[in-house]
Amino acid sequence: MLSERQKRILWAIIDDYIISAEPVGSRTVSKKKGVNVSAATIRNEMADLEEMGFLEQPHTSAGRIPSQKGYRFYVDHLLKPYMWSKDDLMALHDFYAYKVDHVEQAIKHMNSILAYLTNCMTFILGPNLSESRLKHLHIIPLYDRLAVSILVTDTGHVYQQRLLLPEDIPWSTLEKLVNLLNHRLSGALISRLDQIVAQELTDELQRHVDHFEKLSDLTNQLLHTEQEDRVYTSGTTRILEQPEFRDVDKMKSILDLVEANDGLVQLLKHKTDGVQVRIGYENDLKAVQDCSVISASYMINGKPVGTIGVLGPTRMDYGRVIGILDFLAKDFSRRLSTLYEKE
Amino acid sequence: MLSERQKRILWAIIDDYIISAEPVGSRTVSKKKGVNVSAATIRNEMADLEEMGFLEQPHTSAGRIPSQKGYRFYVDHLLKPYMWSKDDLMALHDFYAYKVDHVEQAIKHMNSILAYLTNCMTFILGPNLSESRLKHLHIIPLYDRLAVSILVTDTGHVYQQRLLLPEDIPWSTLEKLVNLLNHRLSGALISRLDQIVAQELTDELQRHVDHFEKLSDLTNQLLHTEQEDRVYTSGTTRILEQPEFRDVDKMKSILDLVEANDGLVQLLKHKTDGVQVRIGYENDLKAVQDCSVISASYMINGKPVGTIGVLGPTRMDYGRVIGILDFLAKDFSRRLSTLYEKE
DNA sequence: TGTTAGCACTCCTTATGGTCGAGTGCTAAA
DNA sequence: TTTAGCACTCGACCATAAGGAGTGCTAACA
Repeated sequence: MLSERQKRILWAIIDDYIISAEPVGSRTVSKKKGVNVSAATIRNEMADLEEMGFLEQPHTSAGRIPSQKGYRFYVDHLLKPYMWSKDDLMALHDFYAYKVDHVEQAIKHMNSILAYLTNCMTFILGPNLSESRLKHLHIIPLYDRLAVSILVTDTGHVYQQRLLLPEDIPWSTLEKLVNLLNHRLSGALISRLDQIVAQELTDELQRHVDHFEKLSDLTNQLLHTEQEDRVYTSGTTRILEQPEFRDVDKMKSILDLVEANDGLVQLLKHKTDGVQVRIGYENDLKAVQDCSVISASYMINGKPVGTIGVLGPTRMDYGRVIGILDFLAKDFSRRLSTLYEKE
Repeated sequence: MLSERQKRILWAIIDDYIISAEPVGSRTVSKKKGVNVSAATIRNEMADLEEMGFLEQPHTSAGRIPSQKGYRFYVDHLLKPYMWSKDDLMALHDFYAYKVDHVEQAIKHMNSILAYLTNCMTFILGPNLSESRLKHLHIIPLYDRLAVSILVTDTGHVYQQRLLLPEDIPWSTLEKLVNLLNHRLSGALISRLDQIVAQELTDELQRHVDHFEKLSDLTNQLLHTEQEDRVYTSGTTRILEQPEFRDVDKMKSILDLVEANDGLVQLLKHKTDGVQVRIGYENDLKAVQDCSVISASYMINGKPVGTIGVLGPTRMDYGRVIGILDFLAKDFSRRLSTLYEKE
């Protein structure tokens, strides 16, 4: 294990490197307060820390930079709780001055404040409501064979869909179908609706609804709640201000990731509670193995439904970003919950 | 005006530069077929072309590159109709193999094929349906005070909205309101609905609908068809493969533009019919004054409703991109029109 | 008069070598 | 165990030189 002094030195190096982005030399460390030993002693300790894998040396006569293992140790053991600065609080205050009145707007708004505060690329994985339950299903004829179906969940979310009705089916039959579905499926998980129909209701529907064979496609459509995982991003260009991203090829691989929605979803799907930090190789995706991804879940009515996260260089102000993300994710949950209630 | 030989030389230089991205020397031009004069003669002609502003010289002993004026002349007078290559046709064929069943999917799909074919950044400005007309308005109560309104246009588009109903208003009153609105507004331009209400219907509504003062907010909401101009982009990273975009700062200014949706909308709004080419300074936006933007309108049922375009370096294969865009915009119109009919 | 070969000249690109300085590792003394 | 001292390493920076692509000009030629 590391001695107290080694911890202090490691902390000092990372703390300096996070700001300067330059290898940190022994003299610089010795001048930091809390470290009251000479540069030579630091050099010995730094050699030890390097041997243990916490530090790296870009070349023989350069200072040291933290390794990914170093960052991991820093995050796990050396982090101090983040203190909001006056500027941050001001920005936050301005942020709250805006009223948002629907979910998408709230997401975009949250994204931009997060990007502003962290100076990183930020992501919000849109709410996935497949865990909510069916409240009611409606079908409304419009004209000709055009109709609209409306599916309402217990969370107050409304899915709407245009439908093309099959020919030669009287309206009363359709009403009967919808009534039956409502009766049987009310309260069921919306992600399982089609399964339930296939496994439990087909017989019943065939018995009670005329020409059900012509209506099974329509039934599937009615119950299909297309829930593509949508990722909102912001701050793409902020990352370009970081010296480690001034390389076009590196940037390209990250932008490729952003454009391929799936990749992002994979990157952000996030199981644990609270704030999760993934440093470098801890990420599965190759393109971000020299980046860090910090993420947190947000909830609607107590259920985790989405993720909010940032991507930045491994040289990231972890304390700050973790603190901000923790606060904003909780706050976002509150705001969304009220939005879903009120709307 | 330019002599035939000068045109041929200008054409040869641009044609070469589009591929090589390197200044073109007199020897290179003299070797091109169709130009049967010596390098020395070419040099004289190039000096003339430079004096006239069609060519530029990066430095004294370098070859020539086309100026923006040169590109403009090339596009206006020297372009040959684009011949689809076998590879392109293959890609197009694969593209058509996929079935799309709603508009957003069609847009994304079109975007990616366009990016693939042109190797540029591509944009599609989502359909703006404010020129369509109201067909019918519905309101459906869900539970508590939650309801859904449905607004159908003559183009078959459906707007849906969640509503929070005011307290103490009986359902029959709401029905009356909606009936009246339907009766009076059917066939009106949806972009003008609220105006018409304000200017012509307020009195009537007040006379026939009880407690209309409590319902005027709701009325506005009912008729509000939030139609944010949404821009879909693709191929952001393809542009990074072009040597002129290997500069991080340049890239940043373009990405900033993409992130600020409004900028893009401004860039793409497009009045003329057919394919429009804007080279360098012909663009209003500073960030793209060393790029070219090529765009075309697409239609739904004969009305232009949106724009599809590409952004790339001024050194762009204009013939190819114009040809592709012309074809795809027309094709996209056809596909969307059938989608809106069938759906 | 228009075209072409020849040639000096320009200026970018790349390679080379040298200096400077930050920072190290080692040694010896406190 | 800590510290001062010192030789050493290596990248960053700069100046200079060589190489080459391409020009502009001149003079000769059809």
